[in-house]
Amino acid sequence: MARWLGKVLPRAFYARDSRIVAPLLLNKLLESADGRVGRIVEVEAYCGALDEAAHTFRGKTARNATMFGPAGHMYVYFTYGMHWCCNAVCGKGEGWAVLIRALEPVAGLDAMRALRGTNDRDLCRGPARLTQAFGITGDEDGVDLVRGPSRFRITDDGRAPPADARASARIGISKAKDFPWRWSVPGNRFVSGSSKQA
DNA sequence: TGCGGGATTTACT
DNA sequence: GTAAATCCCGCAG
Repeated sequence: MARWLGKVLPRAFYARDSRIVAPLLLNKLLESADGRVGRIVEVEAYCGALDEAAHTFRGKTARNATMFGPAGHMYVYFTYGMHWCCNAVCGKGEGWAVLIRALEPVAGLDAMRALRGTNDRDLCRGPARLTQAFGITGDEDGVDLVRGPSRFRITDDGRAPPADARASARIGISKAKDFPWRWSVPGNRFVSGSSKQA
């Protein structure tokens, strides 16, 4: 049985609107059972039928079935021919989820460097980078983040979300790009995107 | 430091 | 057939 650095977030934490859950995930930890730990510094909410940019906007398919499943599971999808991205499923089966966009590396950096190279700032700065650093692939789609044998958990080590969390437009999408459903820790150098943005 | 374009495969139209 | 919730490298300034 793996030991986790922080307190594992309960199912009820996730079983809400992804726009509520997303900012609350800032400053939480993503942990793997083999000791890789990163602090969540950037997230985006995706909102099922409300949201043309969500994979679930047009209903259930084989690819997005996990996102319509129980909250607290991990939805992992493949994009651009080479990248995996990782979400926490939210709500009660509506097809809502929060995309984990960037982490500040906390522990297990050597294992991350082995997969990502030695530029520590870029280890987990971006949704496809962090999945590579943690070894997350389609094999992990649907695993439970709350209990069971899966290698991953999101935990709370007592640090509150930033009071001044920045809500801004989402990144890397062409539809519904004006909804301010991206949240980040202000000033954190591990947030993705241009180094100039606030 | 900042941009522009190629990589590469999956899922849906 | 084509666009995709991206990243990385090369080149210009």
